[in-house]
Amino acid sequence: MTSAQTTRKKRANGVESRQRILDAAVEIAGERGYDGTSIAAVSAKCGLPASSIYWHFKDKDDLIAAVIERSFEAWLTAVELPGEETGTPLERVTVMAANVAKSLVDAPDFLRLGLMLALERRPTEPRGRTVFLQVRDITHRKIAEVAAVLFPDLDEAAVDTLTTYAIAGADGLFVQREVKGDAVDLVALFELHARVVHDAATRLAQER
Amino acid sequence: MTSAQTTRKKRANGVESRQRILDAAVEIAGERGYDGTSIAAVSAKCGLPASSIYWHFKDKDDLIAAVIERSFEAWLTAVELPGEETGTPLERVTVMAANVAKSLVDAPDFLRLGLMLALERRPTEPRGRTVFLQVRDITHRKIAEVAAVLFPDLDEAAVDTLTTYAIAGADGLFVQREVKGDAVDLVALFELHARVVHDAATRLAQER
Amino acid sequence: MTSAQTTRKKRANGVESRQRILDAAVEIAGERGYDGTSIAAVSAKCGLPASSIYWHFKDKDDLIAAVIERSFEAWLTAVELPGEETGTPLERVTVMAANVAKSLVDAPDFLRLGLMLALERRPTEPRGRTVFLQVRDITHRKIAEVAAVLFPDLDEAAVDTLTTYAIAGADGLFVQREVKGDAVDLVALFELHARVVHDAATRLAQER
Amino acid sequence: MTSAQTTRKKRANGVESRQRILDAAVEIAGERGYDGTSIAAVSAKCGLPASSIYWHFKDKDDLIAAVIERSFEAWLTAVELPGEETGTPLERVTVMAANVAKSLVDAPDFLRLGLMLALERRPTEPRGRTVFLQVRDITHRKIAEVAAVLFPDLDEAAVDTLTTYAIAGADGLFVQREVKGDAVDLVALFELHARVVHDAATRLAQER
DNA sequence: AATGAATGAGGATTCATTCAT
DNA sequence: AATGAATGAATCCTCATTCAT
Repeated sequence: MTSAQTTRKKRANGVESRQRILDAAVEIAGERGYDGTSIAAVSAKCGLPASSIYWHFKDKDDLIAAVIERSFEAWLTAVELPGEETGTPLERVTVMAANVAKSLVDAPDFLRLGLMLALERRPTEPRGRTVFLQVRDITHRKIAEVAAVLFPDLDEAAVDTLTTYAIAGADGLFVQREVKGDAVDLVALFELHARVVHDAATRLAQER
Repeated sequence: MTSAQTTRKKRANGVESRQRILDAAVEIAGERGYDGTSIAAVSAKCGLPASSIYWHFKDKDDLIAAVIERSFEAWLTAVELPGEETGTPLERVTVMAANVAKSLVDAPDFLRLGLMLALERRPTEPRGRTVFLQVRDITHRKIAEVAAVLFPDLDEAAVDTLTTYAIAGADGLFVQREVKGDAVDLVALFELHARVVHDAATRLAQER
Repeated sequence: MTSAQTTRKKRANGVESRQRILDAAVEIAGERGYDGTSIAAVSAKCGLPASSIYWHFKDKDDLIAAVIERSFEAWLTAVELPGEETGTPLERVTVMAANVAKSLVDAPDFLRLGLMLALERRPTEPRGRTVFLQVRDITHRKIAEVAAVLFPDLDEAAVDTLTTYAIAGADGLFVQREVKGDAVDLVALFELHARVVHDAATRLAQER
Repeated sequence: MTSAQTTRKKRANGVESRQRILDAAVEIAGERGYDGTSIAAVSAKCGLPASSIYWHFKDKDDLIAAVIERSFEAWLTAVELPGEETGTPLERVTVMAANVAKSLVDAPDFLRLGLMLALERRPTEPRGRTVFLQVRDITHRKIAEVAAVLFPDLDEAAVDTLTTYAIAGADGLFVQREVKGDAVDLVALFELHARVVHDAATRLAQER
């Protein structure tokens, strides 16, 4: 009973509150975008008063940015990219694609919100958008590195084009699945995408 | 040209007012999405008071839906799909892709707004979203018809998969261009997409 | 065919339009009161555009006043007050009460709207309220005249008090019926009211 | 009385603010009814911004309902119904009537607003109306209990009829006073009403 | 670490009314 | 006799944010 304060759950637990807020915010922002996410709605969903949200986050912009950051990390975890692979390039590309497909089915909030933010064009850009584009750029570079290893005959420009195309396909297929729901077999489509990108890489290498 | 026409001005011209409102609305909604589009902003941009907008459109939902309808038609016109084609399937696919790419560069509002609406998941779906998904479905079917002609060896399911993949690539590449701006050569990437889709069709045909 | 314009129903028939507007307005105003009655709602219910309402009526105030006038006349007709009656005072009072009760069940709009207007206390009094209070005052006087005949022993002040009380009872019973619906047998209650008022008159006469 | 109390002022005093809002709202709603009561007017009268009103009340409906609740309680207090009575039934009925009359002169807002709400017939009934009808029903039952004691010869139906008639008279006389102002001696009329109701009770008892 | 209360700006929409035709 | 279009003021209500406690 001496350490009552410590034991007495619920009172003053900053970390947990922050998580509750973020949990509510991902859900809402992932469904309605930046403008559609009101602090009041987040407050209602997480049970904490609006003013408490402002204790944890500077402003709405800050909250959404944190949402993007956290959901990106959650997504990264879900992708479970295996260290160094073995096998033919096609095999490796296919495995990677399957992993990504699965991660997008399991944790779609990150990309859904990210794409909504990315498409918007407002005078003062939300920090969440900047963050999304940054992690996306990093992802682009990582993929390009792998591509450069898998297809050593491609020059830098070709690798970049290929990466851009690969990501575009992923985004587009994700949208299809978001729109059409479970009717779309995202894993199968990503497998097709992998094969097709692989062939394109091979062709581009030969053309050079 | 009579003095009457000169004198009235400003009083009662329903059709033109409707156009002015829609012009303003596409621009704003195409940049900021559903929630980001305020009636006040549309009013400011088109010069008519907010209450006049409500004479022409039942509510915001109705306005956005009309925006989608009109911008879809504008985009359709911009695609200028050529009547009877000649040439190999690859050539034909490539020409079509180039046309679409150009139309998306020239009239990006339709797809940008459409994708924003499509990604949202709100309890009461905006009618604009429904409309977008409908015209998109129609587009899907039209493309599938052409694909069935170009690649007669494909069964219905394969044609559908191919079409889905083709549209996904278009969406994804469009997003890339929206995000990275003129640095992305959309026409070139669509040319690559055309070839990739063509090869995918060929392989899908062989697998059967 | 020469008198085509005259025969060709529907085009330009001022009287009928006016009636249509009033029909719609009684219904709405009788249900929602002055503030609750919007020109748009009346327009929607009668099928004529709002601007047409302003062709027939100067403004909303004018419309509501006209509603009161017309519904008062309709009510007057419904009361079918018989010329000169025979019978004992009690019999005559009872018959009159029954007639009023029936008329209020059949045409409640007049009194419902009238009472709503009467209870309101706004800085600039609606003309409809003035009109209602006027016709009510006239009614009061007419009843007082009859009362003076039926109960000749009452002095003027007593007749006035009795009339006030009689009307108050009518209003109050009407409210009860409006609130509780058909569960309230208005005719029976008015019969009780008649008898009770009759006895009160008798007593007042004796006290003098 | 500490300096703290002096210094804060204005910041955070929920209970008092709520009262101020209600004070303003009774006054306005009691004069203009539901539709005639604008949040802006209440805000102007109580000094708090409109948005603050929404911190204390969910919406206008909620505010008006609270107004009814509070003004009913205020009225109940004003009636000062005396505990144990002595005297003949007539004496007791007369005393009660006088009390009610005085309370209605002193605190007319409750009944004025209540009757306005009661007379309205809108598709979605305001909660305030429901509340008014409820407290009114409770009042009805309380009066019926007293009536059953005062006039033990009456059966249940007769007591109900008598109560309905008593309340109707009160309502109607109140309307008369509202319409004609101080010219109407409400206390005197309620005295008459008391005698009339008493006699009616006697007659109803004999008829059985 | 948290929150009850407050607030000005802005949200969508409806209002009564006008006017050129 | 009637109406399509327009309009400024007002409607209810939500917004993001602040601040004293």
